[in-house]
Amino acid sequence: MSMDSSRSANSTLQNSKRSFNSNSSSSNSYSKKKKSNQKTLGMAWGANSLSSSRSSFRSSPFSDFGSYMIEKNRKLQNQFDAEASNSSQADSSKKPIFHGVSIFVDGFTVPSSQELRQYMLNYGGRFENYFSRHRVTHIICSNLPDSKIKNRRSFSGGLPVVKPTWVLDSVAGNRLLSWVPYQLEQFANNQPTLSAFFTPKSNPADEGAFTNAICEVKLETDGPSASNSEESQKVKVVELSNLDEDDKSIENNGLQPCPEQPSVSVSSHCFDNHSIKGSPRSIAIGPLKPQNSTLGDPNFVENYFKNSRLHFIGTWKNRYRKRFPCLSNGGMTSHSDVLAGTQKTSIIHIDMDCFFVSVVIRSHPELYDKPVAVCHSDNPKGTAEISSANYPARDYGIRAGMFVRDAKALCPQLIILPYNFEAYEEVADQFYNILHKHCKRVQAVSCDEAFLDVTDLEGKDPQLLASAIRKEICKATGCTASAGIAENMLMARLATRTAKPNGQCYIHPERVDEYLDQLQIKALPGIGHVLEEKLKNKNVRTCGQLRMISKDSLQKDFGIKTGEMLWNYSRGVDNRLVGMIQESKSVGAEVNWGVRFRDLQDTQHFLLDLCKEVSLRLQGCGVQGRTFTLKIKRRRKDAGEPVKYMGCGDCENLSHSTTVPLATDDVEVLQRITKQLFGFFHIDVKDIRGVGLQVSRLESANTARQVLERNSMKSWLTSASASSKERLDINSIAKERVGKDSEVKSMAGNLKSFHFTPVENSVHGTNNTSNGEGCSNQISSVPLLCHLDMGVVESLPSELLSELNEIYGGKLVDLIAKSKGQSENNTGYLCFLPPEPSKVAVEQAEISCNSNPFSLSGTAVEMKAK
DNA sequence: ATCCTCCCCTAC
DNA sequence: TAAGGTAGGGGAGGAT
Ligand SMILES: Nc1ccn([C@H]2C[C@H](O)[C@@H](COP(=O)(O)OP(=O)(O)OP(=O)(O)O)O2)c(=O)n1
Ligand SMILES: [Mg+2]
Ligand SMILES: [Mg+2]
Repeated sequence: MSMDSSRSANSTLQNSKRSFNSNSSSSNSYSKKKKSNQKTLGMAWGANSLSSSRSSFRSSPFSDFGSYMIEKNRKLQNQFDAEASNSSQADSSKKPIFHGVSIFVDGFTVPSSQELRQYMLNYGGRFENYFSRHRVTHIICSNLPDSKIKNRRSFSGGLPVVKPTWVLDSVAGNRLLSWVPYQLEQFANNQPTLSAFFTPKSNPADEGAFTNAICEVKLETDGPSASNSEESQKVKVVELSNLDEDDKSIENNGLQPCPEQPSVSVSSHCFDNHSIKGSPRSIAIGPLKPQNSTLGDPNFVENYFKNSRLHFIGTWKNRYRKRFPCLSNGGMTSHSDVLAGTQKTSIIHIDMDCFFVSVVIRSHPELYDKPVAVCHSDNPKGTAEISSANYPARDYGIRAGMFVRDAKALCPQLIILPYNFEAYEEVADQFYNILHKHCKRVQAVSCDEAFLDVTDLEGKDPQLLASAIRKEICKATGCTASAGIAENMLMARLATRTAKPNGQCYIHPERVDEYLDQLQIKALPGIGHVLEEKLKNKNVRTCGQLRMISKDSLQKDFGIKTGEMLWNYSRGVDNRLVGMIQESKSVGAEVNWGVRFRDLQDTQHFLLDLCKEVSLRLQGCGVQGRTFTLKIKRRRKDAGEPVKYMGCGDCENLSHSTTVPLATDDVEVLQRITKQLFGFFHIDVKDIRGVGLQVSRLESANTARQVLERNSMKSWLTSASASSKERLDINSIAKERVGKDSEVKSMAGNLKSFHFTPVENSVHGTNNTSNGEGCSNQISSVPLLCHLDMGVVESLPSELLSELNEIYGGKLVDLIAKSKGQSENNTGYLCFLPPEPSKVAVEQAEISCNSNPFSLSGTAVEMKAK
């Protein structure tokens, strides 16, 4: 079991997909203010779900352990409650300095391996892609100086945690984190809980001391599904046996009671469990259709994007491109002239302070010193995510990406305000107008953040300039910005972190080493939690330590580029140039929230909406694409309902792509390609938790049209006078596809974008459509069967062949058989059909017949009669 | 060597 | 309730 667990956890560790990092503890210490009414000194996570594992160990001979555990837990619970009330009395007379940081753990396999344990130690943020399924996690307490901790204990489900590991971790600035990893035991009502105590060393009256500080946090796990309970018992057994052996020693030390905050653990419990309460043994999901999902809302995609903050910031750059088209490409790509000279470069990085919050509270000065966050929901039990928190709120440990219920737990008086995307857009415009006014070389990073290359502005002191710009921004927008000034983009960016909030910071080139030496590697842009962890395993935590590793070694471990980046950044070296904005390389849309399908029809409807969306975006950008990638998030086998309401939970990420010969932005073509890509997944639609469509190999729409006209179907495929070069093209394209499963279908799917012209030999007549642009006229024709070049036909990939065969009513197969002189050759290509031949074949036939009966045949058409 | 696909990682 | 998107960089490993 433990082997299995750790292996799977390790692999998920590698598979991490998404991370919402809070701006982890920047080095600035904005506020040393005490929070007068922060009562909670401790944290306890309560998780509600049973879990399952992939282990083949299914039957449980230990079924009576359940009641045993429950009894034991109750007893301990009561003890704990008694003492908890005492300590809370003591607390109320103190000025607590502890600010908790909430951690979300979606559950993960029981971590018996050292590696996994290590991995857990230092993570804040969301883990669900790392640790699936089970319920081991840790507690993090910030601003809890280890020097003041006399004693630490942790409890799981009212029992002492098995072999807890306590780690002291210092973070940039003067902040200390105490990490409390633990193994969590589930207990009564499927509500595993975890608590940790910190007993102070110093005199409680001391400034900064804490009394019986208790971290109270909630453990998040993917919810239970009744079908999991069998396996979960196995987990119980394993942990229980461990517990037994640890129990005595800990009990000898004397137990402390473990206070539960019912509101906390109950909340997550209600959320995840309600659906299975009625029928604990049945497959979970009830008939209820959540209103806000693909099931409840036929207009889901549109509504979803309208409300998604990540969609807003993710699409902002394209809007910026449109608004300032002259700045977005070409012209100002670099300033190698300056580099060539001896002049020292001078870069300013500027970033709005807690942007989303600043914008919505600018007309409410009374809120400036109150903790405020922007979030869709104010529900203190909810799983809505904090988008941005102002600096007073950050003192409580509140961070972007955190669930609102955890933010509220950290700071009950936290004020939640709704989004105002229009206002963000406006302020961003003002922001960039001001930047462009002061500097020609502006590289937009995001709606609230940009680099300026002010090297050329020799007359001006960069620091004064930054100050002037910040002032102007503040005056124009009512929001503050911070700036970093340095010799390169890297250092300027780091300087901004130091400067925040509402400040600026210049890092002199000579002080770079000094600045970096103690800096945590996580602070370097490009080092996220995965790289951080890998480096930590090598005992590297600061840039100074990172510098001790040779470039060769780094490149060997992390790859050529990444290794070089690490080597350079740890030395403050950054050769990027401001203003190098290339034309976009890909356009896509994805939805990983609220995605639930009952049947294929739901799915197809959603895919169509997605295609429409992507098509519009392509047209909006004036590009067309040739490579299409469909991404699917599939619920892991043993993952229950996600912790996050309507979330995707713990998923495998799958993708298939295909490349077509001619770029397109046509929604019908997209739809067809998408349908075919979808067929590759062979997935139960009920397991789909997320879908995305991405288009790459982009060409300007204008260019694409020219190509289209030049390579009309006629000249390409059927004209007797077609040049050998053109014919070579199509041949090589066809050949390219041979044997490449994932590309095969694209040929069929893309052909609508070809320019068809009537051919004298056309069999089925013509299909002439015009979209009014003159360039996309489509006149299709299918050549007579006897005109096909069998050599080319046979070289076609199987799927294409089968689709083509549909168009010819199945006669193509016969023809091939004849041409090969083989009687039994049908099987030869039938075996290439996708694993679900019936479905796929039907669908493809539909496509061919309904949308453009001749689109496919066009390819084959050019295969002239031999 | 260079490309391609299928991912993973990162940042906002 | 709640809206976990988007795009670029890059690595592993296979095909050519
Ligand atoms: N996980 C995240 C990160 C950011 N944002 C949004 C809200 C932020 O206001 C905006 C800008 O991101 P920043 O990283 O610049 O964060 P802030 O501006 O909020 O704070 P800071 O003062 O640290 O820049 O992007 C978000 O919605 N979710
Ligand atoms: Mg900002
Ligand atoms: Mg920013």
